[in-house]
Amino acid sequence: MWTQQHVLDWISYNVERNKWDARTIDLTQCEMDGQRLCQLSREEMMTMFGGLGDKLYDHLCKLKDRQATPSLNSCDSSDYELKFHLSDECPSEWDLIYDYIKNEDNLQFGDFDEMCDEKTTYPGYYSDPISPASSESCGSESYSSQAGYSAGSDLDMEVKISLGRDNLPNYTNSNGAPNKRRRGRPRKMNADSKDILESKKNKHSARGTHLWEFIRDILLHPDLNEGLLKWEDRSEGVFKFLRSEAVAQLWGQKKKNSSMTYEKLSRAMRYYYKREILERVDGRRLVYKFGKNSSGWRLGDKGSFGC
DNA sequence: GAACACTTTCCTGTTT
DNA sequence: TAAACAGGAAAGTGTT
Repeated sequence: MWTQQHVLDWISYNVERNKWDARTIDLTQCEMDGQRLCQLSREEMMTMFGGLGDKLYDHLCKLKDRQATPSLNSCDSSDYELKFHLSDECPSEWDLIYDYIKNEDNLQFGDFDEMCDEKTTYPGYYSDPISPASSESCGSESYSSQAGYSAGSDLDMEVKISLGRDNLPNYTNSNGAPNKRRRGRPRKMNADSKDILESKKNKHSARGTHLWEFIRDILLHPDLNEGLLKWEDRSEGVFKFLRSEAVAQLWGQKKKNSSMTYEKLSRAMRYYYKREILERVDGRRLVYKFGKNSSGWRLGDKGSFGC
């Protein structure tokens, strides 16, 4: 289920990790998805990536082996296991998986189950929250043990969040009468409900995930962009929201915030003007432009790959 | 624990 | 009139 970008990022990680000279790699060889990656033999990888291919293959084997069931320990026989876990159990957790894989020291793959458990409070942002099929997107009809998961996802998140909100303190004045709601962001949950989630946070919390990057990534990945946003002028970085509320919900899913709206998202976008991450596009509704402090959206930009 | 960055939430007023 | 824009104010959250 890895996209080309996922594979690129993984290769990039290995380039950095092995202090490999990225200039020796032919980028066109990197253009493959996860399925193709998993089909490559050691020899093929070495042909494609030279000495790094050996390391890439070892690392991939490591990932596969740690994922495999005890009865499937060999690299070759665990091919199915890798595909299975990534495609059926955690289709929407790519950012978590990424962080996890990149932080190789954390690669205790028993934790993969825990990672997947987080789905109950963290529906993925790669699924379409609007699509009727999205609630089933994680399911696999041939996998019986996924029933517990499919019963969770969005529904569980709603329950937990509403519990937290029901327990919010009521603001009252000295007479005990309810005050007008306080300005600013209210507390999301009280201590108790926070404790419930505490154990699931921190370790896999999203790092460096900013709104403008989220928007950029949707624009750059047509497979994720189901009519949500479109480029108005790619070379200038001008883009338009086509389904503003859907994008906001997707952002909300990523931030585990089911109450995200376009109004709030757009406020965050407006803060980017000052930092010149975005530029104003006057007179055009739902149209924004990437500014000089944004990156990774320009044609020819290879993002973090650096080669 | 403080400082900070980056949102998130609410609000009022304006523009399209 | 509704939707979107603009920006102030204040608070939440994660990182350093």
